[in-house]
Amino acid sequence: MPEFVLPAGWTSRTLAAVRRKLLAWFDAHRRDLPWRADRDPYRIWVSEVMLQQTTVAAVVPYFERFLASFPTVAALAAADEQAVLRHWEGLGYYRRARHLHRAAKDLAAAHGDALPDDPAVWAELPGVGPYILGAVMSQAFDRKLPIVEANSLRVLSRWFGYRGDPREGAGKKWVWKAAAAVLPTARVGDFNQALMELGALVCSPTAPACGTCPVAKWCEANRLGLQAQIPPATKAKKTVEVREVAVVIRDGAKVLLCRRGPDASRWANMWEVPHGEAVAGETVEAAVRRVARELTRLDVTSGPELVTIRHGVTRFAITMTCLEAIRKAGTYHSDFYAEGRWVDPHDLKDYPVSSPQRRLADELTRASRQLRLI
DNA sequence: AACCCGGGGCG
DNA sequence: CGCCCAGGGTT
Repeated sequence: MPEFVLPAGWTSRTLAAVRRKLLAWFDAHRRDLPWRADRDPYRIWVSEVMLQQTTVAAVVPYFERFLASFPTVAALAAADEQAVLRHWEGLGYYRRARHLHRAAKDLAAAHGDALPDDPAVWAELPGVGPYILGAVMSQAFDRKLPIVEANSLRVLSRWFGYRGDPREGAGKKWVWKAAAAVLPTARVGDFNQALMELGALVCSPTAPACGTCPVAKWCEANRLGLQAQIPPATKAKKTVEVREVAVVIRDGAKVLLCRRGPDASRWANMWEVPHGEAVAGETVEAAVRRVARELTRLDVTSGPELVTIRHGVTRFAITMTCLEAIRKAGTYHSDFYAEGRWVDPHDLKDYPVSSPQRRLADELTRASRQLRLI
């Protein structure tokens, strides 16, 4: 695939005209979003992290709450990590929050509350890749750095009629070159946001509104009628089935949670096992029974809760047999492991989790109450 | 290059 | 139910 070159017939004046057109459209149609109120690099940074793989509508309330609790980078740096993670519950991709917190500590220690106008500093921060670097630098400091994300990728490849896959290999290079080539020398941040805003509001993945697009008359995909083919559809991801088991029997000690790989017969890993090392090759059921027996000194013969997880979608097939076994022991109760922490079933009622998890939580809570375990 | 991470919205 | 979303890190 060729490197980025302007289409035949384009001059620097054409490019300048298109830039003006897009910026004017942005001025008229930009959404009023909370992180667009000013050019505070901290607010912009937080918004960009939240917006990773997450829709604008989903982010807005989280952004408001987060900024109310952690209004400055110093406030975030001083916060407890569990407090930060609680503000993230329901957003997903929790590593983003940990990286953000860690990076805030680094920045606050080195620069206080005055975030540096220095790409080299930002590029070293955990969780800051090429996109967030360009986004923060251009929006907060008007530095001339490009951004490429799902929207601008679609806009640019349609605009210039790129026929390869701009997400991989040579296509990735091409789209970053294109994003850099179209940048104006002023209002860089606005221009980057205009590309994304156009992708979000007009140049949508399916059925783009080319009739109202401010740059349609310079768009190769529009001219050739190839909007549906550019960019090419993403390859379907293989569905991997994983079986997980979560059990804890608390008597001062916690036992837990292993995960089986696709072969569904062996332990893939153990996440936290203060008690109950799994023997290699031991089945889930056998190990949990053995550990439960050791802790309760009762003969626990029934199996554990089984949790089936498919890619991206979580489905549960639950048996409450282990809970019943615990009830027989009389003095124990169960906990549930969710989003990286141990959660008491009682607290799961208000825990922000997806609906399948919610059903599991409700079931556990109900069962626990009936069994007077709490 | 392939894979992992999460949850919601939408057709 | 399957695809998509203001990506980055790890292997």
